[in-house]
Amino acid sequence: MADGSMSRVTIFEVADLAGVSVGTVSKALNGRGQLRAETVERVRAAARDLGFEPSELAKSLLRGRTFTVGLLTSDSFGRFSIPLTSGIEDALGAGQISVFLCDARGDRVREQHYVRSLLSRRVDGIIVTGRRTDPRAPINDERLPVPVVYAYCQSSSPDDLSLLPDDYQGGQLAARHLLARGRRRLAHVTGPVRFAAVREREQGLRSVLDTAGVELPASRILAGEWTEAWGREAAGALLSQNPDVDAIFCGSDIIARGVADELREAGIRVPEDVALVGFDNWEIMAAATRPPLTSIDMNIEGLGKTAAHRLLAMIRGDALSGVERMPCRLVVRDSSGVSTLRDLSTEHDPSASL
Amino acid sequence: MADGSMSRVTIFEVADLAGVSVGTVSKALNGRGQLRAETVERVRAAARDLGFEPSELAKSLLRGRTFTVGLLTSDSFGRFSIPLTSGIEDALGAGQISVFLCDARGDRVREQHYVRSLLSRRVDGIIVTGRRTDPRAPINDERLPVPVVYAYCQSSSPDDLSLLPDDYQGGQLAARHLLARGRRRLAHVTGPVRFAAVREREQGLRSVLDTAGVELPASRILAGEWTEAWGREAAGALLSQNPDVDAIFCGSDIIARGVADELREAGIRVPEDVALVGFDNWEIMAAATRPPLTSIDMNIEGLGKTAAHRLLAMIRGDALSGVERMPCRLVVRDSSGVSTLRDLSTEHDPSASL
DNA sequence: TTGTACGCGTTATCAG
DNA sequence: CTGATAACGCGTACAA
Repeated sequence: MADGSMSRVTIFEVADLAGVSVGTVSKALNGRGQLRAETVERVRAAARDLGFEPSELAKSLLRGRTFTVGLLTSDSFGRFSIPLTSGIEDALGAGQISVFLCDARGDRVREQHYVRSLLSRRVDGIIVTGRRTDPRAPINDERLPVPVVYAYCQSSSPDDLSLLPDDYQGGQLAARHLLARGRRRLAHVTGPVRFAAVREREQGLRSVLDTAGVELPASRILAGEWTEAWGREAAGALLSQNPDVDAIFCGSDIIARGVADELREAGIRVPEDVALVGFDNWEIMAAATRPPLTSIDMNIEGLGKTAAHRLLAMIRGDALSGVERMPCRLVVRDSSGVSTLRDLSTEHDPSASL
Repeated sequence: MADGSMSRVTIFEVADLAGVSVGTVSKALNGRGQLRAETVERVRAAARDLGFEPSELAKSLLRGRTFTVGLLTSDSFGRFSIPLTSGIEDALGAGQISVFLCDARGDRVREQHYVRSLLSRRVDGIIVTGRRTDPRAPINDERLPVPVVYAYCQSSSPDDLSLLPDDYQGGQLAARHLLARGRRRLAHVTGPVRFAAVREREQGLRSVLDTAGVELPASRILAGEWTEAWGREAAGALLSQNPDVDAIFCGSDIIARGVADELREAGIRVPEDVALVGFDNWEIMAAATRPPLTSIDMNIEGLGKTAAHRLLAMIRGDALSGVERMPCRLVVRDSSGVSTLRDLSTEHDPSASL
């Protein structure tokens, strides 16, 4: 008998049909108060027949909370936005919280517009995401009435909470893995040094090599673009200037793909002659590389989930701030060869001896 | 003097500070009624100082419209979701409409849950997106109280409105382009035939070749996976069984990438010996292919924009239904060589002579 | 020109 | 056990 033509059915109509008052309907449907079982059943039947769906709008107005949050993608949608958004939406959706999507496309004005819009919709909190980890100006000049979390981007204000992958530790993972594979003459082909991630990954790499007493001359660090073409170019340069290199850690899987292609076409075997490790663990890219690429995974979906949980904690009243780094993990495929030593790469303690 | 600590400023507090009544505040801020200029200014100043932001919740409750829509990604987030979502969000955000993001991850139960959630939030409409164009069951058993548009997916109900790329026309574009380049011995390497898109692209290709009197034996149609590995395998098979092929139209850029790699490694020159056209125009993939890949662009962002506009029309009362196909366009790069004939590929008329 | 009161849909409180 | 009523924040007729 469900009409369905309009969900504009109100609690009054349910009350009428059930022959009770609105208060009774509310109690019956929400299990509050003491009601006769027969009454509850009658109300439920009426609600079902009418296709009654309580208005979250009215509830929100009353309770002062909307159970909605804003997702402000400040820097347009990139590849990382997919797992990040998935993680956030997953963690929030399970908790019955709806997500408002806002893409500011890197425009400050648009961003401010969205912040005001979200506040006017009375969101309980805001998650800001980006596609780089470098510090950025906060979305608010003054204190906002709701908590904010920065995910995969960093607010330049230390009062804000920012969640980032641990690029330093990711670089360490790669370094330990390659050392454990018996490699000693490493090279690093990476992206533009203006990226904080580029600098931190290199530092992580270097820290492990230093501890192990393995040298890494500056001539074996090549910084360029985030492209396959750069990977090919850098690999070519390495082959001619540092032909004794036995392992290459790349700043991204895209770069690694270019490196792999160049090596293969130059007759260098991967991983026999040169072991290869990428960064990002971009499945479609890592799997298509020949041979399949060992890579560092930033677990971005997990980072999104954590961001959601942190925001919920702040909504509950917790005062969180500062930068929180989420550990990367190593995903081993064929490009880094078989183990020649015990592989310590999964240990997180930077002081772990080799 | 903006406190900013709480946006919970109501119209009453503004009225108090300005020394007027709430009705006057409303009129002053919305420009309704006849108010003394001095009063308007005083109210505006009070609102500004208090950081007053009218509650959309209260407004929505009153006016019966929320200016929100639900974006139901039924089939999880894929690569196509990025431009699609961008287009939708762009077209809607400009119209001051907020978007609720819901990812059902291909789960029917979760999808139903989200539909109910969206209705309880009183969205004005729903856009359903997917990652394949094959017909799917509608999200509703009975009539919904709000309009629904299916974007990059098709509802199996003819009463619903579905927006799809014109894969048939896309196949025609590729065929005309290759013919215009002087190629006559074409091959087609594509994805699984269970995809409607695969069948339609092939039919488009075939229709143009038939019209031109160019043969396309079944042995030159190879259907497999959406992977580079399949592209390489298929290219290898083509080289041994149909070595005289002078052009390959691929069902996706990924496949085309595999084909290009295999050809190059076999010493076949692209485009001199074999011209190559992909599908999807996935920038990062097309640009990294050697040589850069000519491809068919489905203009998914435009499709998203159109979906948003259609939904708005339906919200305004228009009754739309059926399947609407959006034209693809050709993006020429190096892999298809230079023109040898006048290039008619951009013409949309299927009956255009060669 | 400005103030008052009602209604939007729901829940909670208190009276019956 | 159930019903009436206030309250949430806003816009808008209508009254002053």
